[in-house]
Amino acid sequence: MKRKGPTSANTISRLPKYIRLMEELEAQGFDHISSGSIARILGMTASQVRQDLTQFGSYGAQGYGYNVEGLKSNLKRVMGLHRQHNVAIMGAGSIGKTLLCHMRFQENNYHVVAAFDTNEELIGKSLNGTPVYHPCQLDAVHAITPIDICVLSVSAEHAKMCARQIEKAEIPAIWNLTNVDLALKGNTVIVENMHFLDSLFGLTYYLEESRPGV
Amino acid sequence: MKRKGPTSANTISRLPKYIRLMEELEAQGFDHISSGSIARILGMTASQVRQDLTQFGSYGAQGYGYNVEGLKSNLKRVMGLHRQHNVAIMGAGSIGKTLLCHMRFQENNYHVVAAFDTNEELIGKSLNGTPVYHPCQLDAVHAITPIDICVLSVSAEHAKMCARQIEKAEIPAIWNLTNVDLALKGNTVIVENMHFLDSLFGLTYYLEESRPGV
DNA sequence: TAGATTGTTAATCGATTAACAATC
DNA sequence: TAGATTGTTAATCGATTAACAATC
Repeated sequence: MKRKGPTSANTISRLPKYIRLMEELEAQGFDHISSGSIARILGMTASQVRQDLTQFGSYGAQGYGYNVEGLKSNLKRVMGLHRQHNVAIMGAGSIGKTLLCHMRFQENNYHVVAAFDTNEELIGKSLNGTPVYHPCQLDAVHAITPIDICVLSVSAEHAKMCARQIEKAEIPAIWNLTNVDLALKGNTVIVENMHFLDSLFGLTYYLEESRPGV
Repeated sequence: MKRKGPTSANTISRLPKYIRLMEELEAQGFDHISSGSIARILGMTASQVRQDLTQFGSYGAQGYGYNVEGLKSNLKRVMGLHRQHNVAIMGAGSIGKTLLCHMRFQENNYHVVAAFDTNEELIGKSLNGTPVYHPCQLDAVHAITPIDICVLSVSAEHAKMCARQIEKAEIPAIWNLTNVDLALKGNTVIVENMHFLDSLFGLTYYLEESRPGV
């Protein structure tokens, strides 16, 4: 898995789409596919597909294309998905609970080790098999079962405070589902934002742009 | 609101961040801010901020900066957020219900006019004030209250089928929350994807990349 | 006025696309 | 072998950054 210098964020953001396509093709019984076909299905150019894939080594064969199963597992390895990651959910309200029950963490190789919430009715119980603790137990839980990724699904008003707490606990990564820019000072913790409103606003922009009158 | 040619997708994707910052600054009582300060807070360059903002006209004043309230409302207008949009939710399961109850559509100028689900127990009732219909009522509802955006929050297996139905009903935009690439043939409908797994995979990549041993 | 900061033009940087020899 | 398709280099395109005159 030789790398050719740092890989651009654009390329990284496309890897999940390749992986998803390979899984679909695999389910449909295909065993190989060309860069041209990948490009056509995903709406990109064959050049771009090959440029992306060769960042991590040579996965294809001239005259044949890419092995579907091989490409899938190679890309999963590149993204670190072959390794199981421990996940904790900070905020077991509506969004947190929904994720916990429906995101199929387990089958994607994530292990949900704990949820944290201030709701007294939840603490000490278990949600979908995951124990719920008070946030003050974060360090204690992390000491026993190291948390790799903390899902931040608390209300907007608590987001920054909780993020600081996660940073202080030295949990390495935050998956931020609140509509808040966390702006953490130290760049020790890796943050990925899923801003629902940003996405909806983007859609609204393109919708308005397409209006005949405007 | 003179435009200078087509605006890049990169610029568009940054507009919600400017809007959010302006709302925060407004709440904190600031009435103006320079491109340099915006850049520092959002982690970009002053040049980029000015390049982005001048795409839509001149919102700033030399020696002073940008008026917080003015910039916010101008950018909202650019994104079409000054206009109310009718939203329907396709799939009132866990994710759909959570969105319906917690996304604060109303205060962001979206009006949720209907939800659709095949669950007999929900049909005919109302969820958080929104009536629930069977999906076969989509055309009928759309005929009476034109739907601008359909939120797709059904299970992965039903995603493509529902998307086709939405397209057939001539609803102009789909906000796709399923982990499925819809790949609609006709490019009449505008699709914005919110792929939870893509985002989580991206985070996992950067987490793995940061591991000392790798 | 002097200092600050914009809007804009030019320079740089990076990402995408095109082309093609290598080769399965 | 002939056809197909990769990996890679070069060309193009677009986005970001730098610089600075205009001006509040």
